[in-house]
Amino acid sequence: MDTSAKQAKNTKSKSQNPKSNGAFVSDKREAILRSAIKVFAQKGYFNAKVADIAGEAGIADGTVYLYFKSKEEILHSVFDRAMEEFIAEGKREIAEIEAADGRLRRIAQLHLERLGADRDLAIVFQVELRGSTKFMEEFSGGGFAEYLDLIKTTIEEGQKTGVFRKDLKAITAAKILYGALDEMVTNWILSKRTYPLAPMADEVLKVFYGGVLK
Amino acid sequence: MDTSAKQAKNTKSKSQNPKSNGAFVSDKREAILRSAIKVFAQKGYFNAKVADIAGEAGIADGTVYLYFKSKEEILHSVFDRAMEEFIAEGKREIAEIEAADGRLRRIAQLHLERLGADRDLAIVFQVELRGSTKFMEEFSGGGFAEYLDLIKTTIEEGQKTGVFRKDLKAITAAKILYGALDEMVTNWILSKRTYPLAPMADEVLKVFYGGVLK
Amino acid sequence: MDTSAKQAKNTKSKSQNPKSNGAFVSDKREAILRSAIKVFAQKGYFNAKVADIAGEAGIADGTVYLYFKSKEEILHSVFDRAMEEFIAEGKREIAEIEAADGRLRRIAQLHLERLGADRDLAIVFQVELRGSTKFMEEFSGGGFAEYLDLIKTTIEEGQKTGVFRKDLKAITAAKILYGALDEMVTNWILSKRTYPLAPMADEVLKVFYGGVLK
Amino acid sequence: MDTSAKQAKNTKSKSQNPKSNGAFVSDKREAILRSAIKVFAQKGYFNAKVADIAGEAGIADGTVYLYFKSKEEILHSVFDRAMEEFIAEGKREIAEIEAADGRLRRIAQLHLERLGADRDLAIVFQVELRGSTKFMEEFSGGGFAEYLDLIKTTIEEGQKTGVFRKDLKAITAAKILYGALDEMVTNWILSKRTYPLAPMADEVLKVFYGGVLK
DNA sequence: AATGAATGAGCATTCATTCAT
DNA sequence: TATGAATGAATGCTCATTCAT
Repeated sequence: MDTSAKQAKNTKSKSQNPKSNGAFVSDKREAILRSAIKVFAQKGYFNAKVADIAGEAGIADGTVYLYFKSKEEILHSVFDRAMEEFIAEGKREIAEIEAADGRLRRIAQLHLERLGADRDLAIVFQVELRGSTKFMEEFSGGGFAEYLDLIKTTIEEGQKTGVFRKDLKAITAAKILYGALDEMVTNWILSKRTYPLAPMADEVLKVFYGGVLK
Repeated sequence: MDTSAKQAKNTKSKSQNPKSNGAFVSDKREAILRSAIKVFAQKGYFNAKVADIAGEAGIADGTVYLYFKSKEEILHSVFDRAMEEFIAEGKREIAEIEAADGRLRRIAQLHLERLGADRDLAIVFQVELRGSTKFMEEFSGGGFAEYLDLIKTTIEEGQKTGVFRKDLKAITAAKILYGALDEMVTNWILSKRTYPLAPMADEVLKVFYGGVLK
Repeated sequence: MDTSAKQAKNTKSKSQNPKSNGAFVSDKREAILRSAIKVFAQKGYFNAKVADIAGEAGIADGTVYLYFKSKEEILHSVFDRAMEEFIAEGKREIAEIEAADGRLRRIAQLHLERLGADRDLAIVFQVELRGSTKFMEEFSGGGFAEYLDLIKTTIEEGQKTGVFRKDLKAITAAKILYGALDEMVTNWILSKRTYPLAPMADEVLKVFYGGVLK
Repeated sequence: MDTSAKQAKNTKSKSQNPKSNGAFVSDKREAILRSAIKVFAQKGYFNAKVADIAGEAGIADGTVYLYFKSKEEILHSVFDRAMEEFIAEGKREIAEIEAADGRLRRIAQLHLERLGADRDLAIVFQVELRGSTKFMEEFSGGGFAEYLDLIKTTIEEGQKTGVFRKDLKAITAAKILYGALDEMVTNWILSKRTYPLAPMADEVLKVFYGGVLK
């Protein structure tokens, strides 16, 4: 929804209705972002050359800089856009669910469905975004904190309505759930065997909800 | 405990050190590793210069290459050494504990105690080691798999002895526990406030053992 | 006197300008040249971007190339146009003066009046035009040589009519006068204090005519 | 006389007496400076590549940065070193001369002798150092001002002792002389014919001292 | 073993110029 | 004529690694 000024100009002079033929908002910007995800996933952020991204997107090197200020900004944009959709979809979906445990289940499922559907994006999220402490810190204070908060709030609601135990710190429980899901993704990425990621959500919840003790 | 520059000078007149031949590796190799952890933690692997590491260790740039083949090998060594100790200590400690749930608790505690005691090492583990898919893959096949297996085996034992539910896949439960602990460490690293990490182990186990449902 | 941006807008509805066909060159060409002088003066030729010039002139980047073949050609045109006027005005003015010493005085005055009236142009002349040996050489063979010749010829006339000493090489004397005037301009440009440049002509001539010896 | 820290270290580890075999202070630094003068003279500062300088000096590109922080610093160093020697030699020489007019003559001769002996250096001085307003300003405030002051002071002395007219502003006269000499150098550089530059000093002084009027 | 000067491959970014509209 | 998005060649500088001493 947020489009840069440059991009806005672009679409203006191209087509009065930019969305007339499908869901596009700026061919090039979009293409660069997609290429970047692919290249970052393959080579890692530091080993990826801007020329690789441009090449993958089928444009000239310099064109990248008409849409992004720097290589780093591309990485940020990849994250920002994905995180934004991620959270928006999460909120939208859980709004339709009544019970807190059902909501949490949906969040977990969405988490794995989403990343399971785009392996490259998942790699960038799991691996590359952690490649620098600096980025992690910004990450931590940005969309990530919001996401963790969504989980925490849902747990608190469950504690109020009595579905969840009240002797647990909601924030810690939220981190545990997030960490567990995150680990599922990481393992899935690194696994040689390809298996569907989404079903792991129920496995995780079985433990998270019921515990491992008999 | 901090030896860096002074230690380097000492080794110049090396034969004074009674442990210089055999059992003891090399003061300098150790110093380089320690410096690397510090520098990698501060700047990140890719932004860290070999000269930074050498400088921190109080030796000449070229000397680094007498002990390590490349910058990458330093990172590997950091991991290998830490992981080795990590696992060895884990096995040693749990050998003395009878019940599986107690064992698992000890593992979790050790995990957080260890990383909580060396913030720089924790940063390198949580952040830098994930900076490249390639490394993660090697990681996954190496010490990490062994560590995860230690957890898995312990859970399986618990399932045999009846402490843990049998309707859970041990490997999945192991990943969940690992992921939860891992997330505690990551949050601790990124947190502005400094709080003790080790106590979080019990928080995690409270959920992992009992679940969040009422 | 400053037209730049506004003028450019005017030309959009071009046919309103009665002089648009024929005798008058082009508003836009003029605007570009003026903008170039300003930008070259501010940033220097090499650091000036064609986009800067276009922006200053209120036109699109590409439009510049409808009037000039290259960035270098703009610099040449700046020089050519100014030098042409410079010499033409010089010749016109001295034609009305009888005595050689009076003529030379007028040339010197015009030199400083002209550059003193347009600081940006002066900067381009003093500083930028010398930024490349290649340009200097072309410069030397072009308008500059003609200008120097104007001075030399005037001196020779003075030697014939007996106002000037005959034991001096006219060309050398011409260079000396030119160099002295040139230095006045350079100093004026670099000076923090702003003082009128033109009056320096008489100062220079006092020395040039009478010498410094008592 | 002023050598950088790096250079100092260099010579220390190489030879206890760096001047033992001739007048060298740091082979490499010196070689780079010499190459830079040559390359700047040929191509101009902006068109000169650091690789050109390195190639000309017979060293690797990166080595340049062991002795200079940047390409710009090389240009500054070229100027600083030359100007320093220039002024020092000027002061030394005139100290031995009694009369102000004799002193001034020696300064003028030295000016042209020096630049006439090193055409490349002369080109850099006349052409490249003026390539940027910014540099000119620094130049103006640095060695150049000192040089101009040397001339001015000498003229003032001449006015006190009665050799020079007192109705002239010394600073203006100084600029005139400098400008005249400067122009001789510029013309000499641009001239196709190669003639000795130094003798022009007397030509200039003939006019500067006696004036052109009969 | 230790040094640190020297190497040179590698790369993000800029910007003059082009060209489809 | 005018536009400005797209191009892609060009380059200063960094830094892991080597090697003569």
